[in-house]
Amino acid sequence: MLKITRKAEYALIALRHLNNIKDGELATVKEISTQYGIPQELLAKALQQLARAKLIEATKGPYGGYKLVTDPNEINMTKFFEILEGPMGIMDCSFDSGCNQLNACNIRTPINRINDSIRTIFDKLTLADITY
Amino acid sequence: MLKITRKAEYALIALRHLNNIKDGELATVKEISTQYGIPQELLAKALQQLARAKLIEATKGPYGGYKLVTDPNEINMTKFFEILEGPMGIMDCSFDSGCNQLNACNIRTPINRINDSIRTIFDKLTLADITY
DNA sequence: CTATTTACGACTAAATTAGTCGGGTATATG
DNA sequence: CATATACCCGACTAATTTAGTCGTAAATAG
Repeated sequence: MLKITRKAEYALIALRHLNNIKDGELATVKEISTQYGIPQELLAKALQQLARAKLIEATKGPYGGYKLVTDPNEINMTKFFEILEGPMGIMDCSFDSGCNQLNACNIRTPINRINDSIRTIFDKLTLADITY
Repeated sequence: MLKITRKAEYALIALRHLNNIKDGELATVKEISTQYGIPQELLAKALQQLARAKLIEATKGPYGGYKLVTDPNEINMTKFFEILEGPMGIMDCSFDSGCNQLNACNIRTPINRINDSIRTIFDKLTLADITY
């Protein structure tokens, strides 16, 4: 349990990398994937998602690449994971999720409390903490 | 992310059920699976794991079933999840796990800090909290 | 124009989880 | 002892999710 996907893992590695390069410099997917031994296409996808979410910014063409455009203190892990992996929580009890338990289920309330406390941790944890 | 397996979910429901029945009474897999709409065989497996781990106790034969034999305050969620789902942590960076990142990886330390804080939550959270 | 780099959807492969099945052991009861 | 009930357990299949690949497009520097 609690595993994060490789995509998120790769994205974290890349974000940390972007946070450590010099101001004004860009890093390409190729560079990052080579340096850390990450499948290029998969990393590319993750960075595209982060770019769409405006955490990083892309420059196309030769000498292009990505740079971080958001203060690492502003990016918390809840946001980060939700960009890459969708809604967070150990269980999704909503009607939409098609849970046919809902009525019979005797653990919904406690589960929601667990979800809340995990979310609280991730809310407080910023990229800056991970990147320091 | 942070999803728990259905097996763990079913086990939690069952544990809560066992915690709420009268002292000295037993509940069978069949009863529980029927009451909550859970696949019987799957629930059976989960309860067998919990029995092996001595959280609950089985009585075979007619009028048999399961009962809780551990104080709900003594069962924390770390233990519970590790019985059912193996080691917990958002990532396993150990050599054994065959991570071929290890050297290049720039996020190992922060990841381990995250793991620790999640583990801390689950350590403190007992079945009694969920079952109250 | 060409090489480089991001964007993106569709696809396949691998791994994990969910659920099923068959056969076994223990036990209460008549 | 026979039978019905209930747990035990490993092996299997099916479904779902995650990982990774591929092809094509669009922007841009030189």
